[in-house]
Amino acid sequence: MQATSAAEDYLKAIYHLATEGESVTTSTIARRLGVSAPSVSAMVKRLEAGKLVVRRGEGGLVLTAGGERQALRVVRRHRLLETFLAEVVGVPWDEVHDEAEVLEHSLSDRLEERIDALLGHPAHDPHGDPIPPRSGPHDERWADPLTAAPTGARFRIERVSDRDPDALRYLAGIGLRPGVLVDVGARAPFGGPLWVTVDGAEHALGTQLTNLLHGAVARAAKKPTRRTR
Amino acid sequence: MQATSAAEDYLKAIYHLATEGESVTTSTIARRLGVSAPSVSAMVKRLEAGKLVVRRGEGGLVLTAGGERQALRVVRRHRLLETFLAEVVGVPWDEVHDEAEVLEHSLSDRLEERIDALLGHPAHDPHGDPIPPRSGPHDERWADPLTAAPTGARFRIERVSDRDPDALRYLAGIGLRPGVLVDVGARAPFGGPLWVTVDGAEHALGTQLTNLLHGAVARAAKKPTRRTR
DNA sequence: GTTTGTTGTTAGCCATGTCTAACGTATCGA
DNA sequence: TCGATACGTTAGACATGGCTAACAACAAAC
Repeated sequence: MQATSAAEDYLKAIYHLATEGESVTTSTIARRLGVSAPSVSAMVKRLEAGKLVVRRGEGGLVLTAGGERQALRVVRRHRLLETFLAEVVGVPWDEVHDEAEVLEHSLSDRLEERIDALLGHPAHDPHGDPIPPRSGPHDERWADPLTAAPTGARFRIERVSDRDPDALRYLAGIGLRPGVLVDVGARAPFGGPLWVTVDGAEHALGTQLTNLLHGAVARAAKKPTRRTR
Repeated sequence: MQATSAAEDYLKAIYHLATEGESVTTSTIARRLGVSAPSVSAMVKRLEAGKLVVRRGEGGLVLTAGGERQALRVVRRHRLLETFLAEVVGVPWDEVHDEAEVLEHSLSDRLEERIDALLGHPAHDPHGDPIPPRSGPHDERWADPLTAAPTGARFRIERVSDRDPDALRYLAGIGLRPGVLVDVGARAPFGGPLWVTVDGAEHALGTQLTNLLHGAVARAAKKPTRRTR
């Protein structure tokens, strides 16, 4: 089954919900894509007919091998395009997602190949998301959320969710990008902000922002400064 | 009226037919786009409702000011993309048209601007076609066809029609690109080939090829410069 | 003058993808 | 136990954009 542009969007949404650990149901897909529940019902029926998804009792929908292959193809094109737009065209960090979102459906295999080669077969896009290979296994696992890091730890940002341009612009403004090390400070109680130190400056991040940041504890730092590689 | 992707294709086809001096009718559009006549009838009705085309007795269809504006936007994006793909991505001459054909419908204004600036606001695409400005007047006039050049003249190629990849590949192979000077030789009668000298080598071009080449006589050469035989 | 071909339109069908309205189930609180 | 809330589906509508079949009108050919 050759997926249409709309079907590709659904497959991608299902893939993302699954890898994020969310349940994959009519309503979660509808929320994610901003469409009505009956629209999802209809599309899921088409995807089932095309053997791209199946229903697993309880959990909801699961991609078949073919469905996952198609989803990964779209994800690959999306992330390659993001990388290309950022590195070659000079599109700012916070804009690449939206541009890639529309272009990903009209990128030919041939052009995808060329872009991939031009970029030197990158492994990650500008937000730190792994770029699936053209074929073969792919590991989409997310690193730990920043919120899981203990106070006093030094945390290395690995991925920054690319969905909210305004948030991305703000995070880039204070230097929070993949690869950056931050010191995790105090956490205000009852959903209050988390204090972090980036580049020597302290910032209070609300939950809306901390949820976007994933990475790993680099060292359970006790001492405040001293930069190591 | 915000044109859909399909409507953009029709507007572009109408624009091209008109500027090429062809009649703009249901059947010529259908032939150009490879769709059935009733499909054209239906789309023309929608375009008329959207005030993008009007019927002129006899000649057929004519773009309104708004229709031409939209057609030029698509043509601009197409030619900018061709230039971008060729110069920045390294896509071969004969492939850029097909790639641009699909991407042109999903290029945002913002990205179009960036690409235009990155390229230094080019005036022509790789085939020599003029890139319409974002707004303001645009001159699409085609130069004279090579077939109009007298025997013995030196002819400067300005535009090479980009529609046939195989022909383009062949022409590129023998050095026939925009900006190149050719010496027009003998013309075989009854639709026979036209002999031209490019880069010191003589080639016989069939009408299928000569129709793709447009330019201007650079000098009405009388003496067969040592290159010609 | 009749036939034949070109041209354009209608009529009718289909697939895709969206929507709202309405209707079942379940589940959870009060 | 009853009602509110969430979830999913069906029914029915609409826009878009394609198709074939059939027909009307006209011009050129015989």
